[in-house]
Amino acid sequence: MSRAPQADTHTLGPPNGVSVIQTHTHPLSAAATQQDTHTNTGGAPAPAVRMKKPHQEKDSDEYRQRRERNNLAVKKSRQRSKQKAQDTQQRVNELKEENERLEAKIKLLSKELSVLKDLFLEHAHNLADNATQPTSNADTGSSPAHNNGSTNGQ
Amino acid sequence: MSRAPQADTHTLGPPNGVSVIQTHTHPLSAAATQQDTHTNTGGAPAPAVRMKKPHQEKDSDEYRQRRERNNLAVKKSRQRSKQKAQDTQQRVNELKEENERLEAKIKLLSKELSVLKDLFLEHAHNLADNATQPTSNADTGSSPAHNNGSTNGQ
DNA sequence: ACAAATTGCGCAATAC
DNA sequence: GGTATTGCGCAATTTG
Repeated sequence: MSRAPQADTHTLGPPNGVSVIQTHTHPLSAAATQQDTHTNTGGAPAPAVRMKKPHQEKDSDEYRQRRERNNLAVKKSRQRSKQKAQDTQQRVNELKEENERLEAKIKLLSKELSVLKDLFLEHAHNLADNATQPTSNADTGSSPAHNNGSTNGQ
Repeated sequence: MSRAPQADTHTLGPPNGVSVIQTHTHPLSAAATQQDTHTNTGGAPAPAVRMKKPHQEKDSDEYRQRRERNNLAVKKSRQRSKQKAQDTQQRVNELKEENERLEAKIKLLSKELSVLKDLFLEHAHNLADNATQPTSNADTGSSPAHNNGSTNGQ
């Protein structure tokens, strides 16, 4: 609950919103208030030194109005920003899931491929054997093992 | 940048920080700033309304010190938060890339698989033909077309 | 010139 | 009794 800093007024504050302006004086903090500095071009007599326009007095009615509007905008902006961050996080999760799915699929395909290749090789050997020994034993030879492992590269 | 951080500090004002309270009417619009209400424990007539201890006066030395520390913490926290958001975004990009890579790989494997399967089918047909007609023509038959299309499901 | 949007900052309440 | 987070308002900038 925002309260007026300074003198209390604590406890059930008046229904009115009170805004405080803080002003401090900050002796420390050597905040280098480095500012633009157009680097005045030499001794050019250019008087163009744009001053800040006070816009209006603090207690102006228009001022208050502007502030209010801005406060609203700020709130909106922040909310949106937060939302976006959340969405991004969500996106990460989704992508991660998708990734896993793809990875699984790859695994499956790889396996399938490997099996087929093995079959192929085996068959090729059989053919070769047959060619060498047209009249071999009785049964259709079954090679003990034809190990083929890896497949792809990258 | 950053000239007078806060309310005015009107030009070289008094080295003394002054807090101004805006006793304006401040219809903070419909800002729902509800809060508190400590849930009175039971129906005890206890007037015990714990007050927040003002901690210290605003111009206290300790106060100033606490503020400074907090400001620092705040800055740190925000910076970190921002960093995190950035990292998350980065992660999204990486995951997206990874995704594309995987997708490409899948495509490749699928194609490879399809080719092998075709070859297999073709061969099977040949075998079947041979079985039916052990004494076929001279050459090693080459079937015109054995179209096999799709491959996977899911 | 201008209004909305962003951004950095300090305060205070609160969570840890 | 400390830091860490969070909502909030101010003011300077940036954007459209």
